Amino acid sequence: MARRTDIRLVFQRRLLEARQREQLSQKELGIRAGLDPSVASTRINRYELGVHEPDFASVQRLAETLKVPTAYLFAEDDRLARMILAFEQLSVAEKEQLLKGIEST
Amino acid sequence: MARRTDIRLVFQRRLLEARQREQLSQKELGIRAGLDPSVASTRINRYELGVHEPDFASVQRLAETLKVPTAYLFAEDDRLARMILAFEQLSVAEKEQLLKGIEST
DNA sequence: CATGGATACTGCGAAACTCGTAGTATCCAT
DNA sequence: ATGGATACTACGAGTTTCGCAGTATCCATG
Repeated sequence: MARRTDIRLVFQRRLLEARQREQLSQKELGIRAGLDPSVASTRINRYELGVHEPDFASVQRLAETLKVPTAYLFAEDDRLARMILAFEQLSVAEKEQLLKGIEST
Repeated sequence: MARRTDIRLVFQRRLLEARQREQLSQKELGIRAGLDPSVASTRINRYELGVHEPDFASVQRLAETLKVPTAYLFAEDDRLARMILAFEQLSVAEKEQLLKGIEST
């Protein structure tokens, strides 16, 4: 079986990249995600460096704040990551049409 | 902002569905994912019912065992979930072609 | 180059969580 | 109605993340 990259490294990288895309500091990201300003910097820093793991609810709040689907933060493959971002931009009709196309194989 | 479904519920549902697709018991899934047989049933049960949350590494092992990308287990939208499964079946060339199409909008 | 403000990062004990153990409950084929 | 497989759970022990109180680094400006 093809070994996947350690999901912790994946998460760290996706989190960093998405935060930089939004041009937010670690502290600002944490605050916008609902953390108390006094702990925002600390916690985001530890998540990004892989010191600690956030619980699922925190992951979802981070994803929302960064305007990406939660699944994006766990996309091992870069192509899948790109697809997830592109897919969410489509209308429902476009999504269905696309699915119809590739699920039929 | 459009409120997303609680990611914990999403994870529980995806885990259950994927396990049933593979026709595995909770215990068997746990064992195949590398858990000691004496704790496999307990732990998978708790993850599936949302009593506890697995750490990221465990999530990845479960995804591998269930033959889905880790991202799949966190797909809030059913269409995105289907897309993730369909996408991984494609060849690299097909993935690139697809991305070229939907990223250009 | 020196200073200061913003940003990134870390050690520590307290608090919160998941863990394994040892079960019980439910389902269902015979 | 019984046994075996499957699903589920209470509880204390162990492990992890938490907030706090910092230090370190970057870099713009005098």
